[in-house]
Amino acid sequence: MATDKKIDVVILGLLSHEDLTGYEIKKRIDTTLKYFWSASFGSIYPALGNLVERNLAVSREEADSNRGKIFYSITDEGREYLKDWLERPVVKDELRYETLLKLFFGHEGGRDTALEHIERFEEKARTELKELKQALAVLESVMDMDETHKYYYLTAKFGVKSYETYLEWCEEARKML
Amino acid sequence: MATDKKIDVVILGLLSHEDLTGYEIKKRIDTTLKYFWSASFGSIYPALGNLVERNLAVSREEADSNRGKIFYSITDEGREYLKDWLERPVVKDELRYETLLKLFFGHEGGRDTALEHIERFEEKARTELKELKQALAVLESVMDMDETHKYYYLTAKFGVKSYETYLEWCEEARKML
DNA sequence: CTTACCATGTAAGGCGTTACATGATTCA
DNA sequence: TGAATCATGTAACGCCTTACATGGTAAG
Repeated sequence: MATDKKIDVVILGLLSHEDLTGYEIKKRIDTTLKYFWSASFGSIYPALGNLVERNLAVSREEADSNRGKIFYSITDEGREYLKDWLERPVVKDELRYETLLKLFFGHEGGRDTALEHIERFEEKARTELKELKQALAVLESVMDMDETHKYYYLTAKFGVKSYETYLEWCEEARKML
Repeated sequence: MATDKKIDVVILGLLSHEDLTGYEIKKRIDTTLKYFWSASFGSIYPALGNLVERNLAVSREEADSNRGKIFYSITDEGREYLKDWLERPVVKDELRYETLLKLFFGHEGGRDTALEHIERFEEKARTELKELKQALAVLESVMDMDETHKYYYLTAKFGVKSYETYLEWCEEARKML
């Protein structure tokens, strides 16, 4: 079954609808996927080499540029591999919020400290909510152009609703302390 | 300053209001903290030894039991270390949902697959919501007994609100597909 | 002309899980 | 008496991040 490394399917997923360089893949992850996934160059580049070795992707150096840009494309085999993974049940959904940890033990830290954490959390939620709402608006306008947009919309919507709830909770929490 | 390993402060946080064995710590994490944190025996036991070495905790073998039970208590130094960490700003709040990844690339997997993932996610959310609501009810009833309960309540409330939002989203998502 | 960004890659090291190893106790 | 749970611990291994190393290009 192979190692089922998440980084592989993340890359294949991105490559499934456009050719990309490692650098661009990193950017996509940092902008679009960042709300529910992350990856560093140190994992992306080795993974790309690996994907090529396994015939799940092919690489090609950009012809017209003397800049050492390497584009990757997904192969049929890669597409199949991705589809197989997509069909397999989810193994793990993980939420790891340091903020909640600090709040859970908040009594030891004191009220003011807890309030500060909540305010920082609130601020971040506000920022990311704004970003996601913009993305959502764009997606809404191009929805019928491409089936894939529907799926992007769904995940963006998840983020919007979550962050809105976070903000509600922040207010309640502030009041309670 | 030390290494700021999360496992250390999780353990110290739990020890901050009662003495526990490694096994009990694991149970606390798996029941109470599981909504926003996790840890395995393979990280807990070595961490406990380490905490004792650094004088942040002390161990004592239970006297009246021939069962090899080892209880750990937090020291004043440990309490200070915990407080220091609690006061430092949050470094990372991370959400890593495979479900969202599978949904984001959902077009490649197909509508039925996506729906299945949503249904499984929904089912899990329903279960955990039920658990958290029970915990919340208990906490509400003992709220004024102990200041710490207020903080537990806050984190539980976060979970309840989040899961409720997840369920709402699931319904919308199902309808959209 | 220098700062920021584009672009690729490697090496070291950390952190933590899984699996293994061992044994006591409780309950049906 | 056998299964489930209590209880502690180690070893191997995997995965990923951080930091390092290198250089091109665009814009002010």
